Amino acid sequence: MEKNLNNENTDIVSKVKPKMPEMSTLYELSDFFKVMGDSTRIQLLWALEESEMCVGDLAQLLNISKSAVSHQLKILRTAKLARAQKKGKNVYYALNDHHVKLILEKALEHVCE
Amino acid sequence: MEKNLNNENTDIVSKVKPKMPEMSTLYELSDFFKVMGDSTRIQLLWALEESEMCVGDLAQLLNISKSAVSHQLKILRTAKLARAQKKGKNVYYALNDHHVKLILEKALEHVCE
DNA sequence: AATATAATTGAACAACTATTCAACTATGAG
DNA sequence: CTCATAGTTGAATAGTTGTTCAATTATATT
Repeated sequence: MEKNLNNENTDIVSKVKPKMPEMSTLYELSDFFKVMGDSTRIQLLWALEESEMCVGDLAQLLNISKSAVSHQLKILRTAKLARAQKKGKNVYYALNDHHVKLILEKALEHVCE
Repeated sequence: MEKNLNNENTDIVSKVKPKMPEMSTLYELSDFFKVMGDSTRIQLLWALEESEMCVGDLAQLLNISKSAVSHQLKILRTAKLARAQKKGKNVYYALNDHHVKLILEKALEHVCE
């Protein structure tokens, strides 16, 4: 990329550089936020915070197709934010992570300012 | 969408429905997480947590073009997560929100489990 | 005034993502 | 066994997003 000829600032850069986390950590972080960065998934997480529910319930609650719900739940499962449990003909989903609620609350504080 | 004929579950739905936040709130939340859901922007936020820096510094630190940095900083500014201050030829950026650090820490706890 | 540097901007492109649709699996009821 | 319901899956599509490139603005230096 471009060169930076300003000597003052390369000092700042070399001071901050060692304080940066591993790239792998940064990717994990941004991947986590990517999962949260969708209104359907936020709705699902919020709903599951209130109660375990099966796919049909969630579809009815959010007023979207069961297929769409199922696709998004798979993403939440993959991210380890939700877990599935089969009960007869239904599959019940529940939250799988206690951090989510805390992060949602903090983020809510932010957007409500 | 599809009908849900299971009477048990429509009860759950009608119980959870009033507890769901406004759609506008949910969109604000997911928009916030969308901004966090990019590794370049996470790097920028992390860097700015350590020190104010100008665009060239950030480009050097992250090893990407100044243009790419500028584009992403604009998104952070729009989201009110960063603010810009012109000093002579340079534009110095700083964090603009105290929630970000907290949320980053909580998210880090999550991904490090 | 002329030049070099810092930063921003918009267009273009490639990569990614969410929803829809249709097909499929599996379970429970009759 | 047969049928209806619940849920999953993969392909297709439309929309979004991040980076690059080139052009532009603005400031400092000589």
